[in-house]
This record gives sequence, structure tokens and C-alpha cells, in this order.
Amino acid sequence: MSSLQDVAKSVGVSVATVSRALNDKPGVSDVTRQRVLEAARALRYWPNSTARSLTTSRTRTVLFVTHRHKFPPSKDPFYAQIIRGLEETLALESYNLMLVTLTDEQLAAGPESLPMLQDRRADGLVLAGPDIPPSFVLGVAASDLSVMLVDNALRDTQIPAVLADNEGGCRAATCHLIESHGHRVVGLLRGAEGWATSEERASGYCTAVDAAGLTPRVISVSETTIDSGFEAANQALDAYPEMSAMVTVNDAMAIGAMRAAAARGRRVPADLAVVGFDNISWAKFAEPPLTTVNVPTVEMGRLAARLIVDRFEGVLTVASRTVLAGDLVIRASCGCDKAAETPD
Amino acid sequence: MSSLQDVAKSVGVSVATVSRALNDKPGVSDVTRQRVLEAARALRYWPNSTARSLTTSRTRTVLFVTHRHKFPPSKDPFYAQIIRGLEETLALESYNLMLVTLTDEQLAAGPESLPMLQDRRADGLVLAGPDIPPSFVLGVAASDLSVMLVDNALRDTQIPAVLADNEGGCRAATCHLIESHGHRVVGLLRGAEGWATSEERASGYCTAVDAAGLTPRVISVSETTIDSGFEAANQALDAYPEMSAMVTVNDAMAIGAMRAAAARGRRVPADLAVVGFDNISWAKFAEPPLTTVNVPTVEMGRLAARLIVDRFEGVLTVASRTVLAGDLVIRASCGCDKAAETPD
DNA sequence: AATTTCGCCGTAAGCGGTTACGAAGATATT
DNA sequence: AATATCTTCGTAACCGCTTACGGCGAAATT
Repeated sequence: MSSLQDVAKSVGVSVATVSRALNDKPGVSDVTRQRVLEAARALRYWPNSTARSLTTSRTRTVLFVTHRHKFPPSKDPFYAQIIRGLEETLALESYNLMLVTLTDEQLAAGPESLPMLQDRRADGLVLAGPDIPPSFVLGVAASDLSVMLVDNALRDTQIPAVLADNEGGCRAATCHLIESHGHRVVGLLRGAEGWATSEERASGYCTAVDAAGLTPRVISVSETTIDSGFEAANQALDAYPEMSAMVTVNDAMAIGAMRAAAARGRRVPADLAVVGFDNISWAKFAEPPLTTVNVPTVEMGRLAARLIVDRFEGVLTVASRTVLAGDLVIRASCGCDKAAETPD
Repeated sequence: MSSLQDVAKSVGVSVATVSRALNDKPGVSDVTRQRVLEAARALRYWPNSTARSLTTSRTRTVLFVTHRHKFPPSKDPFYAQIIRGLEETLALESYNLMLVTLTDEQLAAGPESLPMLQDRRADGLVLAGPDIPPSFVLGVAASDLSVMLVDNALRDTQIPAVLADNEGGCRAATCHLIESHGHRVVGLLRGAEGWATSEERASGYCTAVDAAGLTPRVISVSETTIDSGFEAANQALDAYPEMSAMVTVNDAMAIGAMRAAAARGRRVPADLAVVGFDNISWAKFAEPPLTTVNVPTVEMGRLAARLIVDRFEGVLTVASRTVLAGDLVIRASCGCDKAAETPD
């Protein structure tokens, strides 16, 4: 409402003094500092963030950038959870979160053509999701903005990233089926080749299967939906009738697989154990409740915020790639009796 | 990268001329305008939005404010969808979207204590969700920021709002059960008293039941989750064994109700028809697929953006309250054979 | 030909802060 | 007592852009 000028006039000092007093900078006596603080409060003074940004050339805002058609979590609110974590810890440091979703055309055109990335509206940005093409990432990295990748990584670069441990999670899930339940023929329902997430999870599965001396049985489908899970499970059971357990690359496929099993008269988990990945909110309400790998999405957001803010503040200078481990959430679908419950 | 100064120097004119040329303002000859545009492109000039905001005192950003613990769509991404619609149309008008989630304490303390609402960071804000207390809404409305309510309304005020037609949706769902399927004893599973959404939907149910000359059978529970739906359905079936159809106040409760029916050996929809509300993404994958009222969340976001931007631009001067109709999505759980499918 | 009109452009003042620099007065040093 | 040092504060420049105002030459008017 009121400006620095107003406060200065009210107290009878210069704006410089007021600025120093309010920003806890040296060069102000305690008495005047107090008087300034009182006047500021009395006049309901709020620093104009725009003006401040103009001189400091820091906006205290970070951009969250993601693919437009990925954002609306038609499926599970994966990115919404990340945003939740981001916003939460950014707020702690009094940073702002700005949201930008980009179309395919914009992502292909590169950051040079996007005002929101060029006009110093933000100090840095987090690029989320594998849909952000490498060329785009490199483009923004070439600018002087701080970049942070989430659920996306570029090999052989120094761009910091926070990721879920897809490989380890799927390995753990597979190991659980093999070691705790003694399955000898466990299949994998996976998504399209080239999709990094699917690749990594598949890799974890293979590692576990190899380590146990078993042979991998993999069905790839182009999508990772309930319907494609249904279809893939049918393919798998046709091809490998002796299969007693299935690892799936995400929860939607797992649910589809359980439907397929039910349709064939195979009970889950008695006749076929199923584990998913992601721990979407509906996993615990599936029939039977789905054993799955929990992805710490909110924590990923929190960590990304922490890391980028620390970079702004100069606390952190080196780039890092952080892989967050997920934990296996045991429910009924894998054959465990006592389904341990976890909080949301 | 480069400033107006740079462009001016390069062309050999004053910054004022460059500004006029780039902003399509009169007072510049065509030739110089062309030369300026070329130079600006050659020098990769981008107007510094901070500086521009400082002079125009418009930031071209709108704040999306919601309750912190409501945002992370643990349930269905209701607000995420709204954000999707908001961001989409704001981007069309080259506005930005900033995200703020507030804790209970902050909401109770009121807008006076929140920097992001006081320091002119945004031109206006949309307050989403019934968790924003009236005092808070009135507080920001008293400031000179443009306010827009979404999924929240204040009676007897001039504050613009966009809402879902909860009353009409639930009435339509109830009518469908009564008229198309001939149910005579249809119950309602609803949430706590005082929660506006629940009240409105309940009111729609009552209207339909009254109009048909039937007697309402209502079960209230404090939460609206799958578990509480399960419990409420059991209560309902205990109290009214002859009940042949249930309207529920949201999809989660509907799914719980279907589970309860299954547990009691009553088949859905043959022995008990169930309809939900919200059309969450999992509704179509329920067993059986759930008939429910679709809430046009993305459109609500789009409309809110449109309305607030129009207000900024001076196109729109009067406040309005817009109620968006939802449509009944017919699936199997209500007893209809041919389940009409709708796109996501 | 003198005057008015008009289009084009530069000058300069601001928007609301931050900060380098220098001028005092108060205090410490010798 | 004279000098040096420190603290406190004001002056002014600056961040990059917008815009009111005025000047000036060319075209239009008489």
C-alpha cells in the first residue's frame, strides 16, 4: 500500500536508511531502526517485489515446466504431487512457484522462443518429465538460468536432477516375488522401448531375474494403461502358462493384469501374484489391494526445491544427480498375508 | 539478454522510439519501426518483464490460491484439473500462473499477513475450494486485487465465482434412477453437514425425490472416502433393506458402497444401482464401471481464467456467478446396458 | 509567403526500490 | 588538543522500461 518514501517521510529519514533498516543491513542505529519498523507497520508497508527485483535482478520465483498434456493428471497426480512438494519448501524460503505447461510445438521450438524463459521472470526452473526433449534441456542450460531436472535425466551432462530409483524399485519388487514367495517363473509387463522410465524398471527386473538364475519373460506393449495391462497379461499367460507372478511397470498395468487374471479364472494372488509400480492412490483400493513400489513424489519435489534454492543462495555450487529410493508397499496382491499399511 | 538501450544504440535512435516501435504504438515511421524490429531480433532482445511491470504496475500474473492440504490431490486431481484449464487459457493471453497453497493458520490470519498477496506480485487471484474461509475472501476482496472464486461462493456478495452445478447434477442423477429405471426406494449417502458441496448435492437429491413423491432416505457420514462409503452403505442397507438404488455424494463413496453391496452378496446393478459424483478418472475402471456426474473441471479453470483476464483488460466490468452444468456419464453401475463412453 | 497542422522523434521524469560513496558528528587514539 | 577511526545517515546513481511533453522539419492551409 505505502512505499518506502512514505515510511521515510513519516520517520523523517532518507529512503536509504529505511531500506537498510528493513533489510537488516548495518549502518543504522538501533533507535532509528526501531522507529522505522514501527512506522512501516503502522503504514502497512510492503516492499514492492517488482521494484526490488529490478534492482537485485532476482525474482525469487522458480518456474515449473512440464509437458502440457502430461500435466493434467488424467492418470495419477504424479506431477501434482511433485508440485506440492516444490511449493511447500519454496514457500519456506519465501520463493514463488510459477507454472508453465508447454505444447509439443513449443518444446520442439526450444526455449529461445518462450517469453517466460527469456524475460527474467524467474531465477531458475525445474523441468519435469521425460517429455522435455534433450535439445530443450540443453537450450535452457546454456542460458544463465539455474536448471533442475525432475524425472528426467541427461546422460553425460552436468545438469542436476532428482530421480526416482526405478531400477532399484523394480529389482526389489522382483526379488520379493522370487525370494519371499519362491516364484520361479515371473514375467514382466512393460511399456514401449525408448521410454526411459520403462527401460529402467525393466532393467531392474532383469537384474533380479538374472541374479536368481531365472529366465526373463517380457511382454512389451506400447501404452501403459489398464487396458494395455489387460491385454499384455493375456499375452503373457498365453505364452507362458506356467507363469505364477507378474511384475508390471506401473500400477495401471497391474490393475489391468489383475482383471485379466480374474477373467481367466485365476485368482490373485493364489494363482498369480502381481506387483505394480508408483503406488497411485487407488492401488490400495484395488481388488485385491496392490503390492507396489512407492515413489516418493512429494519428497522429490521438496528435494528439487531445496537443491535449486541452495544454488540460488550460493550454498550449493556443484551439480548433483539424486536418486530417491522408493519402498515396496506390501499389500495382498503379491501373496503376503499381513498387508502392511502405509500412510498416504 | 540485451536491453532496450542496446537496441536503441544499434539503430541509432532513442529508447523511447524503440519502446514505441516494439509496442506497436503510434509516433514511429514505418522505416524506423522496421529497423528497430530487425535490430531487436538480431540482438535477441527480450523485454525485461520486471522493468515493464514496474512502470505499468501490471504483472500479468494471476495467483492460484488453495488450501495446502487440499491441493495434493490425494484423491482425484480436482484442483489439478482446474489449474490445467487456468494455465492453458492464461497462456493464450500471455498471462502467468503462480501457485500458492496456504496452511490453516495462514487462512485464519487473513491476507494481510501474506507477502504474496500484498506486494503486487500478481494482478489478481483465484481462490479455489471451500476451505478458504469467508473472512479471508472478504479480506482480499477489500484490497484492489481482482478476485475470482472457484468451487467456493459467498452468498450476498458481488464476488465473481465459477461453480459446478452440484444441485442440478445430483438431481439429474437421482431422476435418472427414478425415471429411467423405476426405482422407488433410492437412498443418499452424503458427507458432513455444513460442507457446501455435500449440501448442494444432497439438496438436488431431495428435490428429485420430492418431485417423484418418494420419501428421502439419507445417511450422513463425516467423511467422504471409500471406507466411509462402505460403512454408510451398510448402514443404509440395514436401515432400509428394500432400498434398490443409492445416490452418493462422490465417486469414492460410490465405490465403497459397491464394495459393501458385493460383500453382502448384492449384485450391482441388478440388486442395487449406484451412482456417484465427480467422474474421477477411476470411475470408469470400477467394478462395475460407475455411472456418475461429470464435473467439467478443466472448463471451470478455463472460464475462471477468461473471466479474470477480461476483467484486467477492462472488457468485463460486472461481477458474475457462473454455474457450470455437469453431465451424467452413464455406465453400468446404474443398470443401463449400453454404457455410453465419454472421452477423458 | 506566412502560418497552421501534423508526423516523427528525443529529452527527461518517473516506477520503487538498492547501494556505492561521501559527509558529518561521536568516539577513540596518540 | 589534534588526529584518526567508527558509526550513522543523506545524496545520487542506477535497474530497464514507459510516457508526457516539447522541438523540429515537412506538408497542408490561407
